[in-house]
Amino acid sequence: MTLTLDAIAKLAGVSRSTVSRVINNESCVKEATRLKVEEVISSLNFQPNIAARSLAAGRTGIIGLVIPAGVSALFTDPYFPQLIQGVSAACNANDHSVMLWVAEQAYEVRTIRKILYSGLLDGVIVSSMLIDDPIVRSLYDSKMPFILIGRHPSLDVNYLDIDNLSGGYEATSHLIRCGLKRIATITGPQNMIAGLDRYSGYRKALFDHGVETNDNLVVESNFTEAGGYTSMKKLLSFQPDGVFAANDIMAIGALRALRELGVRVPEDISLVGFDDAPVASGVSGTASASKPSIV
Amino acid sequence: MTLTLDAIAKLAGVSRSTVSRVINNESCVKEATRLKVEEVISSLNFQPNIAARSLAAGRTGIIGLVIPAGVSALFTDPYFPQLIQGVSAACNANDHSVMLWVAEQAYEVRTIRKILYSGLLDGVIVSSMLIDDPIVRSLYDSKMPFILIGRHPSLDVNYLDIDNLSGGYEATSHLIRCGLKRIATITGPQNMIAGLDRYSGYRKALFDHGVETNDNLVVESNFTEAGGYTSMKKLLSFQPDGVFAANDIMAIGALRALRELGVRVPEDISLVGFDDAPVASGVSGTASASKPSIV
DNA sequence: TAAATTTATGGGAGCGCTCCCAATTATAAC
DNA sequence: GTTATAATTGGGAGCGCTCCCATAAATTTA
Repeated sequence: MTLTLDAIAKLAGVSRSTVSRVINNESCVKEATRLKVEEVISSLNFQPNIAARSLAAGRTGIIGLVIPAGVSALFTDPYFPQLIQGVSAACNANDHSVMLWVAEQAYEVRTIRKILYSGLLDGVIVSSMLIDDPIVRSLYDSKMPFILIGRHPSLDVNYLDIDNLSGGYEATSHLIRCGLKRIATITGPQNMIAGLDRYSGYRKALFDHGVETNDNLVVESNFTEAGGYTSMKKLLSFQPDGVFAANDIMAIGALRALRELGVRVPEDISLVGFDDAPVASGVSGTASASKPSIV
Repeated sequence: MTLTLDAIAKLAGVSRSTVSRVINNESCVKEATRLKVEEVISSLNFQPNIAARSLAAGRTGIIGLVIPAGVSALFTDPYFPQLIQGVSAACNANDHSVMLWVAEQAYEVRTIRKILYSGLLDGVIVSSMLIDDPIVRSLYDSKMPFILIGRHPSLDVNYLDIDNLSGGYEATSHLIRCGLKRIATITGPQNMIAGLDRYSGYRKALFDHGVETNDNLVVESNFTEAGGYTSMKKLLSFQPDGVFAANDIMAIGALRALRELGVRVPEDISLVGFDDAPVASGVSGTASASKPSIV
């Protein structure tokens, strides 16, 4: 037999309404009554039924966190665990819960519908940074409150992002100021806004400093260590003297490639990363900051 | 105005009960009726309210996934993203949802109570591998169905685990068969069952092969890359000729330390890891398998 | 054709809570 | 002491669904 408000009420000698008031910390409850009720509640380990509360109140206290399954970096980039941990901590601190939606790349209609219309969620945080992600459009069309992590290229929605463009610009400018001439870049996926923006920053920096662009010095990769490694090897035949890797993980991969081939860093090639991955600080020869990390 | 079963029923010219039957895929619905109802449902994008369903039916279709926040490897070990992804995929495939609980190290009573008694969850998966984790005891005392990832040292509960002891045993035996004499180990935290068991396997292997143990050759670490790096440096002064690292991430850290100091692997020191981290396969000089990975 | 059986369908009850309004009690003002 | 006011408390209604039982329709059997 499960406990209910009525059961607690009877035991405390008050009404269901009063117990509800105590639980929801409403005013207008005499101190003595409150204490009596609280005592019964804690002695029985009572916890109000969330479904019933949701049904009656129209909100659940649950925040959805949508993460795309398709991104290969999911397993290697510490970004995701950090994101999850951060969201969780904030929700816990505010007496909310996190519902995780690791969504298949092509969200099925059913999934999106469930997220939006089942009444399960009070709001949604979307960390998909894919351009034209279908869920963004769906959220936009619904009345569900939501926020994007990473700006949206076209829709006017709430988002939270770092300045990827400036970051890419600064990182590249730094290499230019170092007097380097053949500055390459290992970009992120160009269907992700972060990949796009950091690359734009790179190009803008070259342009502003009057450095000619060279398509051979641009390799699109996928934000993974392995991607950085492979891309670096590709780049080497075009003899860059500096490389801007669009995230730290790829910078680490690139560094591995360079070491393997006996290329000295930073003597032969300078390497700049991006992000503030915990891993980076452990890799000797790599500095890391929330700004571009420079070797 | 939100859609309800009754609204759908009216539009389809049937009763609420019939709509419910269609949604829950029950038999005893005439094919024509079913089609009519399904058409209305999909044309309106109707999704039944989960709270109401939970309240009426007594189950929610939500599985809780409890992960400890305190483990330092959370951000670096790809184990967690993989776990999350796997659980999510299985839940999605079975029309369930995942609720994530990144629990503070000392779970507050409130959190545990909420997990257990709010009626929000149908069952719980606990990936805390800390020995004597309080939540295990609480789950054990409740009627909530749950399963542990990683065996429990004392309680008789359902769990899922790999054979850490045999793994450690095999890894170490391999090194012994290679003719090595001074076999060190970098263990996982000894308050985690995996750390404990792999270390036990190491010791059993030494014992069975008549190799003397040497406390100087044992360093307790924390399953992180940085931990492996530091531990390897500590070990070097005691001149091991083989090292069993209790996971691949630490093996990678150890490898980095060795390279930095110019120690050749495997000529000077042999290195064996454990796990099947995606990262491992990318690191040259490291083989990886679900069994111990050997260099 | 009638009765017995199976298949479909409808509607009441109730899950445990919040919200609202009414009733009661305590306190202040006259 | 009495009325006005504020502080408490109680209970009804209802959130949207599932479950159960009763009824209606279709099918089978005698």
